This record gives sequence, C-alpha cells and structure tokens, in this order.
Amino acid sequence: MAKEKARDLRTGIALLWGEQDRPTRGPKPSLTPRRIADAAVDLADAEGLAAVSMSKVAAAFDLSAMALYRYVPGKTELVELMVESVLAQVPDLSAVEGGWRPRLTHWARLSQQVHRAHPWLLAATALRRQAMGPHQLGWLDAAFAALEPTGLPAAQQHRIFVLIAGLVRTVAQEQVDFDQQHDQEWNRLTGELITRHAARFPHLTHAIAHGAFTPDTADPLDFPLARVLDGVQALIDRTDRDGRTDGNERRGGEEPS
Amino acid sequence: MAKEKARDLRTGIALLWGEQDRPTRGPKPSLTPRRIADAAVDLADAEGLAAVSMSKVAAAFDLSAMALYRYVPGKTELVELMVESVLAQVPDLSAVEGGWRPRLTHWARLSQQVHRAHPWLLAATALRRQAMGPHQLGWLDAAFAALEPTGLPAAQQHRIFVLIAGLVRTVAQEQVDFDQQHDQEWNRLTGELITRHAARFPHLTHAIAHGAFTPDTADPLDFPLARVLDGVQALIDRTDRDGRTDGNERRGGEEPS
DNA sequence: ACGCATCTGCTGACGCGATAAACAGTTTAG
DNA sequence: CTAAACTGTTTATCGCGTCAGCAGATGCGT
Repeated sequence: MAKEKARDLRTGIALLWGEQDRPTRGPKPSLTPRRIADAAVDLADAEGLAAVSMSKVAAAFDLSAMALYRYVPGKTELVELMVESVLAQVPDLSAVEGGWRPRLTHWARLSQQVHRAHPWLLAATALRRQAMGPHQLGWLDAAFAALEPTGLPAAQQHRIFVLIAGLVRTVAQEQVDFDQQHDQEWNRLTGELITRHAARFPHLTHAIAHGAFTPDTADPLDFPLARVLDGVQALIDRTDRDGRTDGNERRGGEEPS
Repeated sequence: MAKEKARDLRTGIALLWGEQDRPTRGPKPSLTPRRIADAAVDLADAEGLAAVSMSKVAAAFDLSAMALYRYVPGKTELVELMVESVLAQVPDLSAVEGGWRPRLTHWARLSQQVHRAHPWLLAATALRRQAMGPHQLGWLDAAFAALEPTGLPAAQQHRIFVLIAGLVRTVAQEQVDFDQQHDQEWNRLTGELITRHAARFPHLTHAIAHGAFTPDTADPLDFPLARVLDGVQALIDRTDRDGRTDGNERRGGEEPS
C-alpha cells in the first residue's frame, strides 16, 4: 500500500492521456485499458473497492489475472483509470445563472452525485497526489471558472476550491458509511454508553437531550455548504471594503505555530 | 477489508472501555491490549499504517503473531485501540477565553496536532462508524462545550462539529500526503500537461499564471477555518436578528434533489 | 501436595491478494 | 517464410489475517 515506484506517476499519466502507441505486430489485443477500467468500475459499484482484484476484474472477461498486465502496468494505474472513467462528465457551469455562488453550489452538487453513484471513489482518491487525467483536470478547470467572478486572488481561489472539494468528500464519507442496520446498532450501543457515563460527558449528554443526533431528512450537503459559502461571501465583502487584505487576518486563531 | 462481523462493534466497545475480567488461572499474561496498541502506534508512527501487521507488532515483543489474539479479537479492534490511545489527551477548553470562536479554533488546532503527530490516524478513522472509546467521546464532549455558547440549536451544533472535524481531516490529508520529492515531480509533470493542453483548461491556466499553486508558508488550516467560522458567525447573526431560522435558508442552492 | 481445568504462546495451514518469470501460441513485417 | 513482436497462461513467491491444534505453565479446589 505504501510502495511508490517513482515511475508510477509518469506511466500513470501516459496511460491516462492515451500517449502510448499500440503496435501492429502480434495478435489483436482483445482489451483496452478503458474496457478494463469500466469493468472494474462496474465491479466496484456492485461490491466495493475491496472486491476489485486483478483476478476478479479479469474474470469479467474470462481471462486470467495476468492478462491484464498486458494493458495496465499495475493496480495503482488501474484505479487511476477508474477515477478518470467516472469523471467523464466534466461539468459545464456556464449555463448556471447568478454568479459564483450558484455555480460553485452546482459544482459541489455534481461532485456529490458522482460520489453517491460510486461510493468507492472516495477511497480511490484518498491518498497521495495521484496522476490526473483530462477529465479530472476538467473538473478543476470548471471550479476555477466558477471562482473567477469572485475577484479574489488566484491563491485564495485555490484554497476555496480545496475547501469545497474537501467538504464534498466529508459529506460523501458520511453518506457512504451510512448503513441503516449498523447505524442503529451504533446509536443504540454508543447512546447507552453515554447515558451510563453521563457525568463524564456533560455537554454531549446535554446536546443529545436537545436532539443533536436526531436523524435529519435534509440533504447533508446543504447546511455545511451554505456555511462555507457564507464564509466566502464574508471574505469577498471584506476584501471589497478594505481594498486589500490577504485573507489570513487574525480572526480565528492566534498562536504562531 | 469489508468483512463485517456484527459482533465487532460490541467486542470493540467492551475492549475500549476495559469491560473484561482477566481470570486468575493459568500463566501470567505478558501483555495487555494497551501495551499492544502502544507498540502498534509506535510502528505506525515510524512506518505507516500499512506496516502494522499482526506479526510486525508481535515482533516488537519477540512473540509470534498469533500470541496477540489472546489479547485482541482481531486487527479491527487493534486499530480502534490505537486510535483511542492517541486521543488520550482529551482537550480542556475551559481555559480558553473569548467565547465559542477561539475555543473551536483551539479544538481544531489540537486535533490537527494529533493528526500531524500520527499521520495514519486519518486512515484509521476513515471508514465506518466505529466503536468509540472514552477518549474519543471526550473530544466530542469538548467540541460541544465550545459550541454551547453559540446559542444555536443542538442539531446545528452537531452539524457544525461535523463540518469542522471534516475540515481538520481534509487539511490533515493534504499535510500527510505531502512529500517534497513526489510533490515537485507532480507539479512538474502536471504543470507540463496543463501547459500542453492550455486551450482545453483556460481557467485553470489563467489561475496558475496568477499564482494559484504557488507554495505557501502559512498553516494550511488558517484560511479554511477562518472561512468556516465566518460562516458560522453569519448564521449566528442571522439567527439572532431573525429570531428564528432553521439555518437551511435558500442561499446556496435551490434544486430539490 | 496433587491433578486438572485453564491459560499462554507456538507451529502449520488456508485462502487470497499483487505481481515476477518463463513459456506457448498467434500474427504480421520484411 | 521466417523471425520479431505480441497475447495470454501456468507456476511461483511473498505477505497478509486468521483458524486449528498442540505443548507447556499455572494455580484452584481438594
């Protein structure tokens, strides 16, 4: 899981951007990286990322596991291809009216939908700065397009993008993990624990008594996204008013390190 | 990785809360779950979570892998113990002056520090609603303590907690993944890609030209945390002014589903 | 003081994962 | 037509979590 090979990035990129020349000799290839990735996506959608093993993917084509290595350097690159495949619908936000806020909101919702449709995406993009394909860069471009009208410095636009992308991930995480059965069990057992040790967790107890953990039918993205965008709006207002601030003012934390 | 056993939660909780009776017969146990967890933490700190295998942990005591199963039901529970061990310093925010905002900020910073000291924590708490030990609940209690003075409804306090905890995770993710070597390589290769396909990613190109990806010496938690807390402040202001709003007003997204 | 139930820790085995190596069979360029 | 280039297979290695069964230590009830 932590074996980097240094050449992975380069080979991954080559694969993602289709920069390989399939030669003309020998038998016709029966597969393509794309077809393999799509089969892997189907498998992951149905049984989770953990079920995606070289042999199970190969089995979808009635081939042996090793056959895949003719098309894909290794599993790392296969997962990168899966991500790219799933992001094929690059958002076009130019039709969204109302400026940066509705556009960013729409971007976030589209991203959330992809995560909902492919719960494994979260785990697949979790670690490392991986090789990015054209579709992934397309999503990034769309986000910057939405942020441009804020008039904020590019560095801050980037930070806001990271913030919102992270938010979508967080919310997706909650939704992915959700499991009626398991969740009820968890609520029951943990609730019982807290009640038993109420004196040790007074504020938690108080909050629960006032409905903090009451289930909620609203889309879980609504509330946090509204908060974050309010925060961005506040930054824009302050920047417009003050002429120039770097956005890292003293509000919200003092200690130097 | 995806094998749930239904009894895991219950046994995990029993272990975390020390609700087992070690009997009196037989040889003296040479270990305790706690000592095992601490050894595993040291291993993970040094070589990453992937390096934490039953045999490697056991090797730290010159024992065989199977010996650990006398103390710990399985690896799942071991990881839960590791998390609990690392959260032993439950924050006490009562000394922090200035109301909810500095307190929440402090909570976030402490959490960030733990994540920095134990990069594997992120992966260890990534999945599922796991069994929570007293320390973990302590952190939760501290957060609600900080949120109480906002006067917001408990359900919103909970949502804000989730938002901020997620934010810390996101930032921690960035920091954990960071690797000078690999990052420079990534910047070089990906930058080159974007330049080559500039026409396809106009806004991204524009943002980069204006310094969007320029490295930054500020603590990466500063900016996003300030934005989120500004957003919370806006919610408080609005609630105070309007008397009553449910916090899911129309700002920031309209479509019903 | 003794014996056995109760422990601890060990070895061996299983199944499953990624992937390296060597090989058999196929296709096409020269 | 032949050899290079290519596809797919079998076999093997290594590491993982964990189950089963065994050897030896310990201390309770007698």
